[in-house]
Formats: sequence, structure tokens, C-alpha cells
Amino acid sequence: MNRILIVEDEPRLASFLEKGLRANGFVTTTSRDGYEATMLATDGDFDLMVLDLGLPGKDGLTVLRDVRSAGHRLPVIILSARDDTDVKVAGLERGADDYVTKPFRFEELLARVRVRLRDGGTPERTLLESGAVVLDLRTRRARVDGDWVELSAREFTMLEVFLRHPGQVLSREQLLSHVWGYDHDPGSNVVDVYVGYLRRKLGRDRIATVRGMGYALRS
Amino acid sequence: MNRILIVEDEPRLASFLEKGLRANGFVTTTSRDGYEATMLATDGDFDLMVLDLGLPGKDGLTVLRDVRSAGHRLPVIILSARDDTDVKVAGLERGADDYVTKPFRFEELLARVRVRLRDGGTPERTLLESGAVVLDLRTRRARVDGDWVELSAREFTMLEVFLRHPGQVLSREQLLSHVWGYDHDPGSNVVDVYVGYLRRKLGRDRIATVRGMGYALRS
DNA sequence: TCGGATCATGAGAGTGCTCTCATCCCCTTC
DNA sequence: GAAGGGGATGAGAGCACTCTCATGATCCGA
Repeated sequence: MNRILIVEDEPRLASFLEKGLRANGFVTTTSRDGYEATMLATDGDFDLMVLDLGLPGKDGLTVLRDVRSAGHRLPVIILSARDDTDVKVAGLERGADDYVTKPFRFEELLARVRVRLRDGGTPERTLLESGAVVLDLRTRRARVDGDWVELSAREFTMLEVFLRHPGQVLSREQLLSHVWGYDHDPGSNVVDVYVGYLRRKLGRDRIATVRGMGYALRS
Repeated sequence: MNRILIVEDEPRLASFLEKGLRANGFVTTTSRDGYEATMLATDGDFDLMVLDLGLPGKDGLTVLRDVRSAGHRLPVIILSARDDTDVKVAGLERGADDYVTKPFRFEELLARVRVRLRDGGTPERTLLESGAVVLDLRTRRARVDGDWVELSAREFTMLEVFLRHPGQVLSREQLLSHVWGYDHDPGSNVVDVYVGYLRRKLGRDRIATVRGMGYALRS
């Protein structure tokens, strides 16, 4: 029986979270105030905190910082609005374990709550990076110079291959087999096309053409 | 430095696996024969085995069974053809840890290899079931009476909600908020439509209509 | 500088997913 | 058995993704 602290000021969303988590067997306590939330998280024995960043009064990130600096290691999942991307990154760097972007499906939150309660110690590797390019393996998005970019499935896999072979020149055949599978038509120029797509999204110079050889990610 | 035993008779695929795994820092040994493979897996100190089911001579499943009955717990990832579904299930039940369906992208295999090498003890929960319906959380497919069914993202989430609330009657509002999010238009009949899609795929009688209340999964 | 090889890219076809809308069906109740 | 409400479903719009093809641009060696 896991205890979850919900920190959310908007009544409709708070109730949505309470109902959903309780229906799934969790015990919840809700606070709509940053100061109270800090006390509860510090004093009470909660197993996890769901924390909205957009609180009036004491800000969510401040709550997080205070709880952490009091030495508490309980897992924290942040709820943030879709567009404050810098805040999100800052949240993760300052000690949040995960985040969900509003508006979200309940099952999405639930899955992350379960993950964080399951493996107490193992923080999953969700970020791959090289230079100014960061790839979030979970959300399938990339961050380039601080801006988030949405990627399609193919684009994502291709960038993942580049990031897992940093600086290396990858031939079209290698990319084909890694991204498309081992029995794909070798006459296709689909690799070129997707390099083009990635360049459009990541920036022109991020992927270098090595004439006669293939492509390489610049770092 | 992890050692991987590749058991694959088709030269092209064997080479594809060798190259890919080596490029990612693994040490590989390849065997194209079931008898030799059993010996290697039993004697040698491998950290993981990639095992093709479609071997000539001694069959892959037999290899797996023999290795297991010799008391070895090394992680085994099975490669199987797309359509022998019963074999696949049987493989998992007889002691394989994971499987990949041919033809596969290399990154897919790689991800699973990494997972199996990371958490030595924790078998991830990847199957949800109720009665004759089994949902594979990883591949986003459902098995109904032994047949695999492909699901779209929405269909998948919806079935997941049903399976996580076994036998329970779920209102349209509950389904809307769980599957579509908390701020979705309540006047939509999209829930009805997706129940229809699921029925088409799972079988007419799998989801019961409770007039005036909502829907429930039959078990 | 010229020409061929190599690469880049716009256009567009095909597909699957999601959702709305309107109509049809069926169940219940009187 | 008729009426009304709730549910089922076909049609189709809109969209994103994937990939091919053809053309245009660029590079590089002779």
C-alpha cells in the first residue's frame, strides 16, 4: 500500500488525480499549497510525490528544492505545462525523477508512478546526448540548443543510432540495417531522405555528409 | 565487457548480428548448430544468448530446454519468424526471457539485450491478462485465444484500462479521462467508437455493454 | 572548366490512425 | 406494439508518417 502526496491547486485536476490513483490502489493525500506540501513531504512518510509546477504562492520548483535540501529522497514526478520547456529541464536537473506534460492521459502518469515505485534505486537511462543534441528515449523527442523538437519514429531511431556511435561515419548500408532492418532494399535512397528530415529539424550543420562514405553526427 | 552467444544458422543474419553487437562493445561467439550451442551455453561463461528458433537439426526450443534443465539461468533472447505464434509463446513459457520477431530492426534487439544485461534479477512485467485476453505491454499487441492482434495506440490504452480494472464496469467518463485525458470534450462518442474497434478485433462478446452505465470486459 | 558521380529535396502516392457525424438498430417501458 | 432513448456503426475528413521518384544542386577529378 503506497502513499502518494499530490500537490495540485486546480481542483478539477486534483480530483482527477485522486480518483485515478485511489482506483489503482494507492493512498493519496492532496495539498494545494506549496508551504504545506513542503512540510508534508518532509514530515510524512510518503512513497512518492506528484508535484504541479504551476502553484500559486510557493512555486513547485522551490518546493522540490526545499524537500531535497532537507535530505529527502522520495521520488518526485512533476506535472508541467506543455510549453515551459526550460522549466522542465531545470526541474529534472534539480532533483525531479520524472515529468509529465499537461494535458496528459492518466495511464501515462500511472505508468511512471509504477516505474518509480518499483525500482527504488535504479534510475533509468532516458537521455542520450552528444554536444548540443539531447535525445529523450522515453518521449521520443530531441532537444537542440534548448529547444524541444518532435521526431517521428523513423527519425527518432535514426538519431538514436547516430548518438550511439558518436562521431563515427555511418554508411548508408549501416544506417539501413540499423534503422530499417537487415532485409531492406539496398537500392533505396530513403536514408538520404531521412537525413534531410533530421537536418531540417536539428539544424543544417548537425549531420555532416562524408562524400562516398556516408553521414556522421557532428559534436 | 559482456559475452554474447549467437545461435543462428543463416549466414547473412549471423553476420548482421555479430557486426552489430560487436560495434556496440559486446564480445560475440557464433554457433550455427544446436548441439554445439547447447555445449557452449552450458560450458562457456556467456552473459546472454541470442537464439534462433528455426535451426536445422536440433531445434532452438530444444536447445533452450536442455540449457535450462542443466540449471543455467543465463538470459535468452529468442529470434522467431513472424507467424509461428504458438511457438513463440511456448518459448517464453519454457524459459526464454524475451523474443524478437523477424524481420527486426537491429536497435530493437539491442534494446532488449541491454535490458536483460542490466537488471539481472528483475523480470519486467510485460503481460496483462484476463481470461482469454492477454496484452503484451511492450509490443502493443493482444492475444485472444492464441491469435495475436495488432492494436493502435488508442485501442491499446483502452484495453489496458479494461485489463487493469478486471470485471469492473467503466463509465464513458472514466474511459474518456483514463484514455483521452482529463480535459477532453465530454460530448464525444469516441469511446463508443473505440469499443466498437476493440470488439471487432477481440471478438464480439469480449466487451459487455451495461446499458446506462458503461462497458465492462468479460472474463 | 567540364562532365559525371554523388547528394539534396520537392512533390506526391499510399497507408493507417483518430475522430466526428449522421443514420440505423435495438432495448425498454408503457 | 409504439415511442423514445441509448448504443452501434459506416462513411469520410484531416492528419502524420513513410517511402519513391524525378529533378536540381553540388562536388571533384581529369
